[in-house]
Amino acid sequence: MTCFVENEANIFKSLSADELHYLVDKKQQIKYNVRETIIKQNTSSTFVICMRNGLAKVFIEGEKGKNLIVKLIGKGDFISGGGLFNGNVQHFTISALTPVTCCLIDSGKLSNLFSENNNFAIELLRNHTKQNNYLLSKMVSLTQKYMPGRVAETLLYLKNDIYKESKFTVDLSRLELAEMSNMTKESLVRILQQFKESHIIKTQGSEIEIMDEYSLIQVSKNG
Amino acid sequence: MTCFVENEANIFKSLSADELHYLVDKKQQIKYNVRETIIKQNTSSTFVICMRNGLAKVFIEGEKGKNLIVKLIGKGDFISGGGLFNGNVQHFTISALTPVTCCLIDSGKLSNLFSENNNFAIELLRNHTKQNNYLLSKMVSLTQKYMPGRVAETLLYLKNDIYKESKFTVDLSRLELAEMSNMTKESLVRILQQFKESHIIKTQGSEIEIMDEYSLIQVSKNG
DNA sequence: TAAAAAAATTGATAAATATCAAAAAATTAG
DNA sequence: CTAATTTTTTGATATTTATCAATTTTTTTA
Repeated sequence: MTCFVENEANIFKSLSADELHYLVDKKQQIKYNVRETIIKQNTSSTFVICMRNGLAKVFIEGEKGKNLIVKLIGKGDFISGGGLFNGNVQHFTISALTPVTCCLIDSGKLSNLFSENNNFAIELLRNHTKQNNYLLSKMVSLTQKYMPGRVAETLLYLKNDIYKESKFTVDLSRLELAEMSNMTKESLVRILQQFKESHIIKTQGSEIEIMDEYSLIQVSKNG
Repeated sequence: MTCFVENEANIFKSLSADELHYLVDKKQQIKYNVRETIIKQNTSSTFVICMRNGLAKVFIEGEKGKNLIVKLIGKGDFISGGGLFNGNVQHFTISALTPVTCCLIDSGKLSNLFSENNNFAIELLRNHTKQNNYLLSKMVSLTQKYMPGRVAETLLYLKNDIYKESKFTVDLSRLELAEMSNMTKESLVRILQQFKESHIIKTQGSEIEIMDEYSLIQVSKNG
């Protein structure tokens, strides 16, 4: 089942081949172009998403057109839009940063598997618990850290969780990086500039290289 | 089973009397005094909590001694400390604002019920989904609203979700109200003062009365 | 109940961050 | 490939919010 990556974090690892088949109808593997919306906040839908390929941003559309990017999702990530077993209304928007292929899984099918496969329910709960903990720590850093600390965190997140290289080409604009770090694009640019002057990073357009990760970690712990 | 309130939000509503009995050993109903810690962040424990009586604060202990109160929990509320099916490490601290009685339920027992009771797993997931959505909206208001909007939100939360009266005696200090609203205690006091001058609220010590709820809602929507 | 400690309030000032405007650079469209 | 549009960057300034210090009020303790 090509949609499902083999890794420990994958919630589908507890399912048998038959059960996976039941979940995913091949025809529901959908492609999205860059900037297309995959899930739209405040609309109703009954599917959950498993990313097969590409990168997407998960964000909340706040008031006054201000977005808050909560996290990025890529290959193998599973996400429900906040409506799972809870009225089907999506609580955030997901849109493609690169071309995306993903599976849309009907959420009703999930619960049908619970009785035959106890572990699957546990995996789903674990997934939600992790998401919860992630949101808590994100909330703390967005509210208790100064701007340089938040930008450092964003850069480390991109390096460690998304691109897994010290040098990477971001698929996000400066505005989007700002929306991840809870500040204006102007402030983000100025802080990147500071980091460059301190030789912590190098940038050239959308290419970012982390030169001095140790310092970046220190800054992210809030200097 | 006295611990479980009859209300729609209760995750235990799907359990039979026998199943409830299995979950809760009467001897595990514990009492806590004001200011006592019920769950401590970063420690390991395998129980989840169902509140029987009293009021407690759920908060994250950030860096530099700065706390962020995420929410309050009272009668009938169920909460796991962020370690559920996820390593048992607690991701936040819960402490009593008033004398508290609660049940400590061993988390291992939860999963044992999944196979016999499909709906119970769904209820747990719904609970987590809701918590998730709550955190998302809290995150947005903490980051995108000015201080008066955040204080207005805190006051409305206390009125609508906790005390259910327009006039109430808060069990939180001014510092704790500030920790709920992500600001310093001085700022909180000043904003309460502004609200008093605009005749939106009246206060006398820890007694707060909401006089003009409409205005408060307007402010919370960010003026 | 008086003294001590803690919490709440007020004022003055400093620091962090946003806004607005303009210029430079990069992308996109024709 | 060039003009038009969008994005990024820089600078000057305004706003929001925190900090520090002092005072008043409330609560706790002996």
